[in-house]
Amino acid sequence: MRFMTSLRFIDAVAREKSIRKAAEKLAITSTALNRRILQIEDEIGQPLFERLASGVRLNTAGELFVQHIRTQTAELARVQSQIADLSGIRRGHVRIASGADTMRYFLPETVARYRGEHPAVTFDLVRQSGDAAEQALRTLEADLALIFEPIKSADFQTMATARQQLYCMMSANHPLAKKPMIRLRDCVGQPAILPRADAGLRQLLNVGLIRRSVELGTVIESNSQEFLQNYLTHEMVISFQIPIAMPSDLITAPLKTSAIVARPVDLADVPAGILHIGQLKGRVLPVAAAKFLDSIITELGARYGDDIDQ
Amino acid sequence: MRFMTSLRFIDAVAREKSIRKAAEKLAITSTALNRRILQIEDEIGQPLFERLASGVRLNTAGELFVQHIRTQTAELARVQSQIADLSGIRRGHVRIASGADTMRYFLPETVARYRGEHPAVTFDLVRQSGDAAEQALRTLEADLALIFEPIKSADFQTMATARQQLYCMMSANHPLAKKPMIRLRDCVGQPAILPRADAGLRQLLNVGLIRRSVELGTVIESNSQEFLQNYLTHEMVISFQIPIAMPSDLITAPLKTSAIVARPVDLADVPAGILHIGQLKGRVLPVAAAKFLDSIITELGARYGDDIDQ
DNA sequence: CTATGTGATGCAAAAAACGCATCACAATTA
DNA sequence: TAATTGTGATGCGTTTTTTGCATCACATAG
Repeated sequence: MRFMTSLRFIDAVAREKSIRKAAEKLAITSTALNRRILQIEDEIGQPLFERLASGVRLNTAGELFVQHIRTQTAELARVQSQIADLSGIRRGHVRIASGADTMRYFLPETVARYRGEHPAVTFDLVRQSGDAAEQALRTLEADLALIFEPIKSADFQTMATARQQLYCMMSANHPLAKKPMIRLRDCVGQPAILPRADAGLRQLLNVGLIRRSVELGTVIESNSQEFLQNYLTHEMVISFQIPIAMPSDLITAPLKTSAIVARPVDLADVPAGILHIGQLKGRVLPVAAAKFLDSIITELGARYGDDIDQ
Repeated sequence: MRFMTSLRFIDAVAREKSIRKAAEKLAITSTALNRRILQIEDEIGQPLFERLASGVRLNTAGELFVQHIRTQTAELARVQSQIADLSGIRRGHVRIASGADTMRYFLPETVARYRGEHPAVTFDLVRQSGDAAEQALRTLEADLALIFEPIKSADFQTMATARQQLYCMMSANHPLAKKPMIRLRDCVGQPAILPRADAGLRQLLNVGLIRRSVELGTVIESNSQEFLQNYLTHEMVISFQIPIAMPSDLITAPLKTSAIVARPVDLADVPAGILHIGQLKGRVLPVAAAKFLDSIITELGARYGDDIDQ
């Protein structure tokens, strides 16, 4: 969209906090970019940026204006999506910010099914922390966010939630694997590999451990779920996971021969965590994003039934 | 705002339903305008206008896009107003659509007081029918509307109302002028000059007349309030008016020597009409407009006290 | 059929945007 | 303290975009 160029440029400068850096990203010279900004400031009647030795920074007027730019950009995308929908085939671009939990199996499967029906819809899937995901909604860099505990921003509008019981994971020949249900006291002193402290799952688990005065033998911490899961086959340790981050058949078909098993942790020890699916409060989503949100909710309903709230 | 040019042009073409006519209004050639439209349509990926022999007409996509343009334009005005407010002096432009009732005394006085405090705020005051005023809100050509009965659109958000009792107006030496309160039966057969049927006041009066089976001797109909009022000094006739359309002192100081007197019509015969002050539902007004709305409500409160609802 | 209106298009002129080289200033580094 | 590095601003020639004129193709009304 040609007429958005100047606005896009200003947004880029605001994000980079530097005209030259933004110019590089935008593949133009800094002079051209500088002049566009000066021109807009001239039209507005007052500067939008403070000039510092280290670059630029938005002033109050700039904050207001950039906010306007971002909402208008999102609005334009929504209208374009709506217009494209008129021609029968759905087009558009859906940007999702989410933690790692859903990136493993849930989102690949759900996105694939949706794209099977609407091949003209494209996706951005950004794995990031819950805080960063909320921030992405605010700056309109993302349309939807899937966040597993906790929600901090008042701007987050929860559209659906899924209760996720904690599961203990281990090698199939681990002693605990014989139990159908795990109590925390069973785990006392067990060597464990856990996600790092910023993960919602870790926080949920910690509360239970403190309450029951249980200490694990935490041998490894990692923010890579890939590592956590694959390590289970190499050493006799336990780990924890929520259903949405596990292969679909690990729980539904637990008898199947598999090197790794998942056993639910008693809800009396660790309450179910909540996965929040939501958007920026008050925003009207583009058609493609709104329909994909429906898709997510449908899929969650099919998987977890009564544990879903809307 | 340079970056709005193409959008402004499209809006103009949509309103004029003709590229050449719009080009004339915009003071450019039709070829330049035509090219801008083709370019935007190309960027959108599909046409926004149907080409007819008599001009152009928006198609469905165009309707969506033009709606977007109008809200974006209004939003930009709001942000600009907000930015200007940062510098201390309030700037901005307030566009008001209203019936003739308030254009006579109420709005001149209220606008003058507001401009006394904020000289940098400019105004557009468009006198039009209630329907047209509601339409002006919808197309975002107006920020505020003052409409005296009835409200038809669901998009109209009433921000305040003022109950307005009907008054009978006549020359000071008219026989009815001796009564402090007028009953409709007093008016049977009286020669009367009335506003035309599309005025809210006329509709209100008609309901009362039918209910009481009273017929007036309607000798003149006019949509000019100026005419209606000034004619009273030339012929022994009665007319009707609501307080807001009368000079402030006509009711508050009725003993003052004046060629024309106003006497209230019994509420049992004709219920008070409602003056609605409102905006487009869901819209966030520019600072200047929002504050002027406060001004209106304050002024109504000072004049009519308990007859005001917010 | 003619006359008048419409939007579309080729081409040259005008206007705007761009990129290079450079300046002025501030912060950091040697 | 002096040199270096990084920042945004600006003059000037070049390139790209936009504009206006003339004209076409088409539809409608007289």
